Amino acid sequence: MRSAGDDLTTRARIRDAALALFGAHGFDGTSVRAIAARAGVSAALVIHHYGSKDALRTACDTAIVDEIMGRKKSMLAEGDLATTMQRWLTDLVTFRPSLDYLARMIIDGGDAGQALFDQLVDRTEAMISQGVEDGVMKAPSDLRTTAVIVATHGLMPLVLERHIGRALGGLGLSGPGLSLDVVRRLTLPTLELYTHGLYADDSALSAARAALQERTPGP
Amino acid sequence: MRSAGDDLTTRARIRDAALALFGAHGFDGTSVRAIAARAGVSAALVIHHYGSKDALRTACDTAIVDEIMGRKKSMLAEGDLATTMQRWLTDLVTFRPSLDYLARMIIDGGDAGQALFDQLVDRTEAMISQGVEDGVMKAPSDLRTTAVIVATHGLMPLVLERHIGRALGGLGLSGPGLSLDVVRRLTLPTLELYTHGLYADDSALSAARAALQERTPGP
DNA sequence: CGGCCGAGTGAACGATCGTTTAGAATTCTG
DNA sequence: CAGAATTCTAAACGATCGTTCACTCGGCCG
Repeated sequence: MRSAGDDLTTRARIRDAALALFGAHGFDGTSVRAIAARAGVSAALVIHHYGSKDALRTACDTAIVDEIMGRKKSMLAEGDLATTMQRWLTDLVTFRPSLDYLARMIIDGGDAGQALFDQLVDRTEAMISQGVEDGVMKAPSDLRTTAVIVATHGLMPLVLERHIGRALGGLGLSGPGLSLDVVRRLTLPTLELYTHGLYADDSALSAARAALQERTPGP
Repeated sequence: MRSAGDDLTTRARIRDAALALFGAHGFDGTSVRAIAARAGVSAALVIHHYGSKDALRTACDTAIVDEIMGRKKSMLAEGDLATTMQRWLTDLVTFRPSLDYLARMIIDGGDAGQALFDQLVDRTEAMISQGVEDGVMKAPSDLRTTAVIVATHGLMPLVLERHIGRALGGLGLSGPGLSLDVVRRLTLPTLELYTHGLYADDSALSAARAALQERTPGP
């Protein structure tokens, strides 16, 4: 008899197969039989181990969340989220299933995806707060909203990886979507944007400020 | 007998029903019978009019693209894309089906979504070029990549609308996702970011520049 | 008026879906 | 070694899927 937490078993193979297929073709686009075939077992065994297809999805969710939060190896539980993502991006071939599944989890809007997004925003907000305190960042007029914007911007390479990869032409070694070249090419312009902005002056900003104030004239 | 271009017919009602359901539950999550029920017809009639479910999806794609590109009403065909989006955002309740479908079209990565994204990037690139020429924007070090970044940033409220709406707490009148309040709240911080950036100085930027140069020391 | 064609429907078909069941094979346990 | 528990499979079940078929109904044209 194997303990519940034991991995590298048939049970774990099924979960990994489900994770890869869910990430590649979506939940509805993946059949239990396809998962079973990829794991080299029968369809009935998949149900036997996880109870239902939905429960299997939940197992994949928690597995990914555990992996991204790194609860297993280190109890740091601190802002290592960015580090984890960075590590994933440098080894795109290995972690592509995880990245694809993660993107779909966020887009599908399930409970786990919501929790993940909210945590990401919270951490981003804390990061910006710390940056302002340390003097390396400017204080935004609306911290929460700015955190949402920065967080979503960070998710974009994940969610739209295929489009970005295609638009930047880098059909790299890791198939369609992001390649290491594309990630590298994104780095400088992104930092440029976050350092100098895009507009030459603040005329657009003050125009918008004026337009919004005239709509809500205040007490 | 009705002409092929005639709308407001049963055929158009079926397409609108499909558009709404595809946008709400996805292609795989929508059955032909559900579309038929929403349109008030039989499932067989849906197939009779469009040949297959896939062909119906294609019809929805072209309908949305026609609507967003505005080919019907005006032949301007110029940078009205931003105007269209702005008009949609001010009437979220009416255009929510279109917005939902559009978001799904882009993340699903079909041919129509690819074409749409590529056009968006091209127009963004042209817009930045013009902005630089007019002196209202700074010249980016990598125009194409910056266009991709700005374009994808603009798509984020569409793709992650539910997350953004939830994170900003504005459970408005138009259901979950974006509300007019949320859109308004996003305006100023976004322009702030595009005007002043987020970092207080260019230390992060120059550090990244140095790191990238040391990896590719040149010939 | 008679023939015809498109709109529209209800029933059914074959395929596939997630899941269940019965049982064989294997492993652990007393 | 006997027995219990676990792992795993083949087969089938009921539901639902997209699609087809046979058919009716109502205008239109010669």
